[in-house]
Amino acid sequence: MDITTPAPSISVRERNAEAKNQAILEAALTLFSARGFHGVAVPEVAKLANVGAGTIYRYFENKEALVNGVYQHAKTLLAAYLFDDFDFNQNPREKFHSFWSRLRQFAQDKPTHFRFLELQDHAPYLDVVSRNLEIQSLAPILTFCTQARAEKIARDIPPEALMALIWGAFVGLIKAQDAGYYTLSESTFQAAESACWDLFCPPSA
Amino acid sequence: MDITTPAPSISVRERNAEAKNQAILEAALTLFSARGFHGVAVPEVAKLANVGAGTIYRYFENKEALVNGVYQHAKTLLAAYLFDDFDFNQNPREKFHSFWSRLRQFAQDKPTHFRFLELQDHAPYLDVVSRNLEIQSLAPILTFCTQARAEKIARDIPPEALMALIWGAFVGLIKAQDAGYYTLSESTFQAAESACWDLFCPPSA
Amino acid sequence: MDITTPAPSISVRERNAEAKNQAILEAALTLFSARGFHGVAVPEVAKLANVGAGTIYRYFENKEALVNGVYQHAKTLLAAYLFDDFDFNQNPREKFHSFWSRLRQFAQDKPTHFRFLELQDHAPYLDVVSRNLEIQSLAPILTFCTQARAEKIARDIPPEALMALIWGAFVGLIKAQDAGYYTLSESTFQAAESACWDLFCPPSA
Amino acid sequence: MDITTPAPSISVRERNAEAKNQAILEAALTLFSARGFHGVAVPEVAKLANVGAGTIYRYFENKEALVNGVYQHAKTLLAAYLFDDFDFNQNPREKFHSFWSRLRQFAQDKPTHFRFLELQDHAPYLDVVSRNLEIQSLAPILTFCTQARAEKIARDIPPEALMALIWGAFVGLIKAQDAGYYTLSESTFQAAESACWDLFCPPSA
DNA sequence: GATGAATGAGTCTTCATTCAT
DNA sequence: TATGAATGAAGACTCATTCAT
Repeated sequence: MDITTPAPSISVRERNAEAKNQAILEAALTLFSARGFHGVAVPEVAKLANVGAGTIYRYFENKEALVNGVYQHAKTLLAAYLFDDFDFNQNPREKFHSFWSRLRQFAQDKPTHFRFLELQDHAPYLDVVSRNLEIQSLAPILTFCTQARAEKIARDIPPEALMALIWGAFVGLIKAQDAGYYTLSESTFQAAESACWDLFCPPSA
Repeated sequence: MDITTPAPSISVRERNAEAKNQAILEAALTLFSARGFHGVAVPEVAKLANVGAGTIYRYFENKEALVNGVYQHAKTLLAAYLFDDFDFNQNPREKFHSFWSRLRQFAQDKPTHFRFLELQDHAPYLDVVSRNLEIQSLAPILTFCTQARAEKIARDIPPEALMALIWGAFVGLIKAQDAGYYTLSESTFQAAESACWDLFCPPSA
Repeated sequence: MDITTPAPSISVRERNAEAKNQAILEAALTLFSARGFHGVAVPEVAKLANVGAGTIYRYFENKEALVNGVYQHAKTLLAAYLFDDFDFNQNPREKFHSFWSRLRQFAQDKPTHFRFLELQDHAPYLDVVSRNLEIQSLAPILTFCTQARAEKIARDIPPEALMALIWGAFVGLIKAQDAGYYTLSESTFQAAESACWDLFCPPSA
Repeated sequence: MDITTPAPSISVRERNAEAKNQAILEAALTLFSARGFHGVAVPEVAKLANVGAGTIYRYFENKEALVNGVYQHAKTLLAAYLFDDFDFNQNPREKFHSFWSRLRQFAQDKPTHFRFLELQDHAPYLDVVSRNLEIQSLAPILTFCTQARAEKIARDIPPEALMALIWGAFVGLIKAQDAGYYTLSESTFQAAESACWDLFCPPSA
């Protein structure tokens, strides 16, 4: 007990707890993304997170709360990648480019998060918080589609459908790479962006 | 075993067996598509198929073999929808239309099959047969993309990526509808096809 | 497969199931009566009943349902001991003697049942069926007390209290023997009956 | 550890420790009496006692030691209620009245203690100290019964049985009230005492 | 061949106990 | 000395699979 060293402050404990919480979320994300909610046993998560099985239940009420924690964590990170410091003064094509680049950055930096968010059938266990997050995180994109359509830039398709097509195309691109069909090059990514832009707005425009 | 009753002929037995096999596959498809592989108990499948739990194991070695059976069944049906009597003498745009319409027909007629094929994270349990089937069933589309690119009709993107983008866009469209974001109208479907065609080939072409 | 032997009929299966049900109830009664509801693990019951742990859950929905099953079983048996072929035409003293003898017979024949019914604090897990059974099985005694009081034979105490005193005295007698303080002789039992009769009705009567 | 503050004197420390010990015993009593030994978690006791979970293990070696502590505490308090300043120069009927009144006072003042002592199935975890205490605390009553019998006042029944009957009758009275069958009035209590006295000694006496 | 009762390994979750702070 | 976070063994319960009928 060095007198000059202050007793372990609350914040140290909190930092420890936070680190453990992160480790658990990380481990859960890794396993859930690979095998789905029902395919993963809680003790497996504990082992990968280097904690005891019981410890998980100090941080999450049960397995469902854990998967919702992972979901919210991943979705929030995705939203940060997509929208932090987004310049809304760009023209539509520039905005589209920003969106595409940011989404790509997320898929590249955080492939596990991306896989988790896209691969699972979350519906049966998502709670209200998660569901609201899902809706909120799509709202800006939907707004963009709606505006672009009103301005006669985007195609005359319901904006939800337009968003679904582009989002789906991007997901298809990443999944096919994941499945090992090819490796995405920089130029392919750019060409894909261009192709999706043409999907977004009529070619004659 | 009443001696006066002639033993059922082999073909009758076989027909019975075939019917039971179908019932099991059907039930498994329904449940797996709704809750995923790990979310479904084998006895549940038996109950829905109106057979004993043990009976399933006369037709499938274990749960993994069952899900592979379902996968192969669904994938084969999809291939039939896509390629049976396909007229390869159409021009690219017509072929694209055929493909789009047939895929749509499948998603409409067999939503459960579609959902099963797209929704799950199959990788961890698919066997070699299933994986080969996956590749085979995509081959004609890949060929189409490759040819169209060689003919300078399609965009200059790796055909795998092109295919992935369009397939992904279609899946996105259907999933978003499933998720309740909107209901697809006939005109939206047509507009989506047109949009995806523009994704497929450069707008200036 | 002896042709003269009929195929195992449903009733054979049912008899098997019934035997297993009984074995489980018996084992559960033994363990619960010794260590209480929370002191017994379900697999322990299974082991003592010579069945697999999972089998218990084919017969009882969960541990609570099991303990309720045991309770209802024991309470029904007690009621049978007390009231089957009871001659309601006896005079009060004779009725009292019948009651005392029958209760004693039950405690002697089925010490585990008696111990289970008296030793536990059942309240937190008893279901409606069990609670109704409890009330029903006490009703005839309560009626007897009420009538005897109306006829000025019994003491002028609320019949519920009278019943509680006598039932409690009997339970005390048995418990003390269980605890090893002494061994009840025939004559002691008779003297105790006589003493409780004097508790029941005023000595001067 | 501020040097200017004098270290708490030993007696203060001891008083603190004693208070904590009491708080733990109190909390344990409350919870055990309500849900039984196996139905209570040690951290729950800690929470109710406003101490850390680990603290309990500084005062009691383990959960069994804790429940024995509670038992000894409750039993000692009961003995104090029954025998402190007891006037052994009263005649038997007066002694009986004293005993009955004191027991009632205990059940009324300390219903939780009473419930704990009577409700549980203690046998499996009580240690030697507890068991000896049980015997010791009953000794004076047993002596009283033995003497009264020798003096031909009490019934000619083994004193252990006599004691068991009366104790059991009292317990029955209290338990039935606890169970909600009725509310004990003052006059009922007196009548019950009178009835138990008649149980104790022959009516003709 | 078909059945479904039975099984026990494996799941989620709790809790008595420890130990770093 | 007191704490309460951490642990992992143990408990309630499920389910893939087997096997007697």
